[in-house]
Amino acid sequence: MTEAERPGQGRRVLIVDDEPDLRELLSTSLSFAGFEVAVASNGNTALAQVADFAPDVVVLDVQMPDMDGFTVTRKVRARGHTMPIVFLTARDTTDDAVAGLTVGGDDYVTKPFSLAELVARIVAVLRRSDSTRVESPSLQVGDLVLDDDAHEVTRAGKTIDLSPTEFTLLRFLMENAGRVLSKSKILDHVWEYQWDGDGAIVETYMSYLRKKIDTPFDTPLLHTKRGVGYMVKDPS
Amino acid sequence: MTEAERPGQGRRVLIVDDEPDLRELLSTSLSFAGFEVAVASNGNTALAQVADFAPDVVVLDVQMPDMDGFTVTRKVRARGHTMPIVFLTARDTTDDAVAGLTVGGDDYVTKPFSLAELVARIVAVLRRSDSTRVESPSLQVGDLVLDDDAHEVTRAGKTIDLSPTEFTLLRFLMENAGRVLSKSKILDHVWEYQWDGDGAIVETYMSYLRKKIDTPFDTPLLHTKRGVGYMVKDPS
DNA sequence: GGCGATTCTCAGCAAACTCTCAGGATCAGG
DNA sequence: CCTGATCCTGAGAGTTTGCTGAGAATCGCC
Repeated sequence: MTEAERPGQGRRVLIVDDEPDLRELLSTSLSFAGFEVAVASNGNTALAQVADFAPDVVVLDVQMPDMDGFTVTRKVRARGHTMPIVFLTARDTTDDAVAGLTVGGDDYVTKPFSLAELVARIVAVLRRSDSTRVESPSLQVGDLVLDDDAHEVTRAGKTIDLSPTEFTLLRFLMENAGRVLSKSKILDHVWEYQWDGDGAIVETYMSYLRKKIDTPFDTPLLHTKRGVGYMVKDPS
Repeated sequence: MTEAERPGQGRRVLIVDDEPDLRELLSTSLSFAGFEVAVASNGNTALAQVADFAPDVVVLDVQMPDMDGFTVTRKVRARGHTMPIVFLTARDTTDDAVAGLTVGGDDYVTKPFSLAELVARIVAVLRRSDSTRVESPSLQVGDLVLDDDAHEVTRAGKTIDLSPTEFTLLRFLMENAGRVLSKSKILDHVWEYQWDGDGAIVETYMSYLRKKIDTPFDTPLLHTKRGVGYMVKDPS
């Protein structure tokens, strides 16, 4: 397996959340992304795990019954741990509350989020926190280039404007270039978890992407495998 | 027997289903595919078997009377087991019930399915869950190459477009290259189980395949053994 | 508040796909 | 060479799948 397919290869992540279902979802998908995973269901366990497991990054739900994310963060920092933290916040969390959280290399994601987006954020804070790990932040398929840091896509040198969803979808396809992805797999990764729509939305967005990425150029990069799914593929 | 002919060689699979007939069918055909097989008819037995038998992969029916597949999955994961799971779902299952099944290394197959398709999915999740097992994902017979990831077939470097059924049929033939397969055996593996049509459909699809794979080229790879069945064979 | 961008649903259309059938070709055995 | 069995293949009906434009609802930003 290549690096792009297992973006968390060799990295340790601690998941802190009181909801069993969400913990389970994150654990499964981050494991598969190549991370070594530990979980904690409350603040005290989290503090113990930070010391024992020595994670490279923490995913922390800020709304927990016994000890909120602010308190956990303060205690973690007070003990001298400096690893980045990705906070999970409710959509209605106020801006200044979030601003107070995300100092330094930290980041946050609002619930409900898409798995592809969360993994991308985790990988991003890891890259920023570790200057020794100079890893190309851009994906490339043929003459199509996606730069994650700049959040920019170009084809044949020409900048292409994408909406947030289009960008996440394209990144997921490019991370899996040369492999067919079913509509349900795309839904599960690119759309918010527990999304209850059907695959029609994926068809619509593939149509949007094609109009921007394939139609203005000679060689199509996006391919439909009827009855199976979609794929981006290097033409050579 | 070669690796390609026994795709499950040395791997352990646990089958969890409450329907005795389906359990029997799966047990038989996965054994034949080279898997070591254990079965369970309900959730509790399944949990015990996961611990005792230590399967590399689980095939799990999501609709069971005592404990549904999601509950079984949660309990399995809660105990720290990370092996991939292939879920069996009814075709009319609402989309939100299926949502989230394809995160991580898991996959799902809708009932009724074809055995060849199920085995292919099982092999695929196993390959992706185990990065140490660097195994070629493509089958090759002469200059004919079938790439399972890209769901793509080429002959002499030229891409050949196949429908889903044509693809499954060709893969089944190529997995058994050099061996004659009877029409009824092909029906049993490539078409949905309990298919009630006769072998005429196989003749039709062999004709489709020939038109795409043999007719445009010099050397025929698909051969008819009159009164016995069909075979694909390396010309050399 | 207003306006454009974005997200999502939906329905009509086009194309692909599956399967049946029947006439014709081919083969094996006598 | 005859004959029945087997297989091949083209035509076509019925179904499924995917594409796309239109429009409603929402979001974000001035």
